[in-house]
Amino acid sequence: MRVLAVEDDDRIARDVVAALEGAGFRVERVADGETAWFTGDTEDFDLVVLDLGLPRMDGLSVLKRWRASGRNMPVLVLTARGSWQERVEGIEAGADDYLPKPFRMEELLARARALVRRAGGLGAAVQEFGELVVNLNRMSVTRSGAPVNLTALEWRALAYLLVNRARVVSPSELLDHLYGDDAREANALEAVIARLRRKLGNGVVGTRRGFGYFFEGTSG
Amino acid sequence: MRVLAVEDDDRIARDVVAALEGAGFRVERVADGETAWFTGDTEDFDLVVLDLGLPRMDGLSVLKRWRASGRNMPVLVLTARGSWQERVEGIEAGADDYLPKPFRMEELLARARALVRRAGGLGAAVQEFGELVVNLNRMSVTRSGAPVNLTALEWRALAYLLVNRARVVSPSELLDHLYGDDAREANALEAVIARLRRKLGNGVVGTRRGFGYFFEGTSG
DNA sequence: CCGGCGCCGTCAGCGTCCTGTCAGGTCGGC
DNA sequence: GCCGACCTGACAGGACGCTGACGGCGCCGG
Repeated sequence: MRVLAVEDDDRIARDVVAALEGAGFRVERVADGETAWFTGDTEDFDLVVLDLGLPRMDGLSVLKRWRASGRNMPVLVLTARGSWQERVEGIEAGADDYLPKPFRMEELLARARALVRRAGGLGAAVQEFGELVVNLNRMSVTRSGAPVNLTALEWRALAYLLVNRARVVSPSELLDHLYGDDAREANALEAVIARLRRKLGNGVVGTRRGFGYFFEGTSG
Repeated sequence: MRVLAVEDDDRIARDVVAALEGAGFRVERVADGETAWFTGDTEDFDLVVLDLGLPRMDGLSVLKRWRASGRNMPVLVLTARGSWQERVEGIEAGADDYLPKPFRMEELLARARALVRRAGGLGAAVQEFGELVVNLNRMSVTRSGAPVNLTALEWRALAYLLVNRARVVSPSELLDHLYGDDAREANALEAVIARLRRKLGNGVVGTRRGFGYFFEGTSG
């Protein structure tokens, strides 16, 4: 699940990116309208979080251009302007949802998940898989009722597999999600997976030899 | 559900009161800043609808005073359209939402309901967690019956974690909330948390290493 | 105007937990 | 049965977060 976060304020952007990544999304952040337009036009995203007040090109113009060229990914609009007219404009420009600042992070996450789910993805905040219960907001996991203590890295790996549970995730992709630019060897990932499996039991994280890892809902 | 409507223009006030009452709220209306401040400070409301241009005391000053003395009811600010600076000031002063004039009554009602739901969904003003009792209106905490003396900063941190107890709050988000634009180092926050914990005991403020802090209802 | 007090940010030190690496071991495919 | 892909237990360096001490600052009373 890839998200494009368009936000010029560094501080807000940092929090938004952290929240989305913590929820298992892969996040790309850009800070100005032109870059946003180009990035959204040339790459595929499952969701765009779009601020309206942007340098170099207004957010609404970016959105209109995307829609004009046929890009139809769900777009969640953030704006400092709360006026009724702005909202109508936003909706007419093709926004799927609208979140006035200031907002609570959990609200952003809830709406992001709702949009992605509506678009065919998956992801309520609390999900059950057999004896396993995963809470994406609290970043907590219980197994047969007992809390499972996951480290930050383990959690991010699990959440990523969970959000992308429809497919097999390659090791390089997971490495990229977990470590970003400063790379690690493949074995680092294997170690993380091993620790995850020990804590979660079998039947949760599967391996497709030669391809990567995947989340198996059918725990046993 | 009690609403305090602060508005000096009689015509607008009449419409606002009518709309809110029609929506099932019990409405108290005052027309000047001083009365507003006193009323909001001495009585409990589930929501305040606050106009900024007021006689006898400016709306922003009223809001700041309430927040300074720990009143945490949701406040919906009304103001003249397009005043960008006012908006920023309002948010910094502690407004929960913002509605520029002129507005539609439906818009006012929608936002009013959203604010009340957001605040009310999290429970009453007085909440118990084990031996801990937190009163959000009086901004007081007791532990096994004994009052706990929290400083303003400690209280704000606790209240924020409490209100957001459904999720893990990142340090940067908490820093933002506590200090706004004039930033502090991460350690400042750690110190606040440490002092909070010493006063509240264990099992109240939890840490999720690598992610942030959270409120644990399960005290022990 | 002065002294005391409470608040709180900073610093340095410390313990704990995390995690990448290594050295094997195991499994699966051919 | 061979080879490579993957798993795993142990370990050590280091990141992260906690804490006690200190001192500056503002507020208040005298």
